[in-house]
Amino acid sequence: MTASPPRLRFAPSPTGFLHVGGARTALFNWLLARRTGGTFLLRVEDTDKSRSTDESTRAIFEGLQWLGLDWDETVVFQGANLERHRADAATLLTSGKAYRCFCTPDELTQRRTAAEAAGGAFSYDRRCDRLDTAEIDHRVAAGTPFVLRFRVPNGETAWHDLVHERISFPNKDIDDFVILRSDATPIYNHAVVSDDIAMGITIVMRGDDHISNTPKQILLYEALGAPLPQFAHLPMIHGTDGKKLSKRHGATAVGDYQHLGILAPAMVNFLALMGWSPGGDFEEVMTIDRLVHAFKGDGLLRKASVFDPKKLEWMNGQHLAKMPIADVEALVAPLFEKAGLATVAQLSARRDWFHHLLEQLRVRSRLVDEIVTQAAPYFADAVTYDPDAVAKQWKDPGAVLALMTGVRESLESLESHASWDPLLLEEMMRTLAESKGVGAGKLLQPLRIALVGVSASPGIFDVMLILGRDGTIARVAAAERRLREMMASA
RNA sequence: GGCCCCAUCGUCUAUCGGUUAGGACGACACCCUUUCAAGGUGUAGAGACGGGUUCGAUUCCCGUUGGGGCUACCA
Repeated sequence: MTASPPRLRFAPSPTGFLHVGGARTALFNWLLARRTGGTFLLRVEDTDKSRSTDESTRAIFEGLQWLGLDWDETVVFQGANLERHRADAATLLTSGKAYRCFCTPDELTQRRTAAEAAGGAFSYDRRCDRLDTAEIDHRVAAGTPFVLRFRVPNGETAWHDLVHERISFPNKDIDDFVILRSDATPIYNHAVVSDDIAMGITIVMRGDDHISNTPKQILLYEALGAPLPQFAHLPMIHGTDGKKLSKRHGATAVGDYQHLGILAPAMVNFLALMGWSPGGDFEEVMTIDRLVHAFKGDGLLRKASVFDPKKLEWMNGQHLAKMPIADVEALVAPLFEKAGLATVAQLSARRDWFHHLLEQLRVRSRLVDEIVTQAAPYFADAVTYDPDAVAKQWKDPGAVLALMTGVRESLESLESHASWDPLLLEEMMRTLAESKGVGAGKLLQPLRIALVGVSASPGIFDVMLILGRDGTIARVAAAERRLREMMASA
């Protein structure tokens, strides 16, 4: 670690949504910055005008904001630094670290395909570096287009990676790469280094697909006389088939998961455990604060990990069950309104009731939306009877009718709403079942269908509490009518 | 093809040379029980292969195999 607080950055290119891999990279940078009291910066790498869109930039910002990954200072747009990129390239040219190359793209591809056809690997042969000064001046004066290439020195380039220990490349394997295009715009590696130097970045933490860029960037730092940052190359995240995560694997954008009903803290928790481990035995379900505390920059893994949506869902269920109920309300009330169940205002008007309902449903849900789905029966005017449930639990309409009538009469005998108590109701129903000569289950299961229409629900006495005395009695009565219809049509 | 990175249950991982190789997700079974969840308990399930080094390798070294990344006037 550096002595002074580190400066880290996340540098996405705005060519699409915020990918889970990118989100994980951003998260690790953010965690380390927050843990160490460092700075977390955001830089949008929009130098490729043809692929960058404002829409993508917005989507990335939204994704980061949703996850709660706030950045310090103002966002840097790489495209705005064009003049510095050119100036740095010019410095390299005048100091002899770079040279003009007049080879055209067509010539280059031709030579490349020729080399490949011959079974060899193409590498730039430095022919333009051998041009004499007069020739160069002549071509420049004639307006011949040229790019700037970096002259890779002999030797070896190595660094101590924070996750991989030592990594080294023989310089002979590094081409004299282009740093400035013929239209005088910078190539990635050059822009990155120029910006990272200008932004004072001290730790470059990114995906390990950048490992092979690193020696080029180190060479650039050295040529520019700038101090080297530390590098940390995080493993990739793969799909279930072991291949790099792509659209083929379904949802890959963090926004997709948001819309699927995943909670941001669960997503963060899950992502944090991909490619990092606090070590030893530890509780996997962690709050963001806890993650910040535990994330010390060590425990970074080297192996690519497979994104497991099942575990994400489990993680989400854990967070859903543990978060403050008021937070669940805030999150879910708008969804209830959208689903046409009730307005946010209506829900907050009977907050205690709503909270009780949410307590009952959240433990049975893994995704936020499942709460809404499960809540539908408690808002409908009439119960929708699920055919399968009816077929199973109301097999004998006559017998069920007798039971339901008994239930209704018992409930009606409870005059006071104050006596509408789960324990009391349970005692009453069990007594009733006994007097009817059936087991409790034989009474309660058909009753569940009467009350909510489906065979899965919270405990039946909690359901009765949620429905209230009148609501419960009305539904039992409705069930009795339905059962008579079934008998009549049978 | 060249260069680089990686390699423990199906998946995420623990292990700082000596362990019955531990935990989590998922799967299965059981318990709880009015259903569904949640929760509890348990079962199955891993060191890719071959050489070294060592009294002793999952652990250190080399090779093989496999997977991945890069190899642009993309980022």
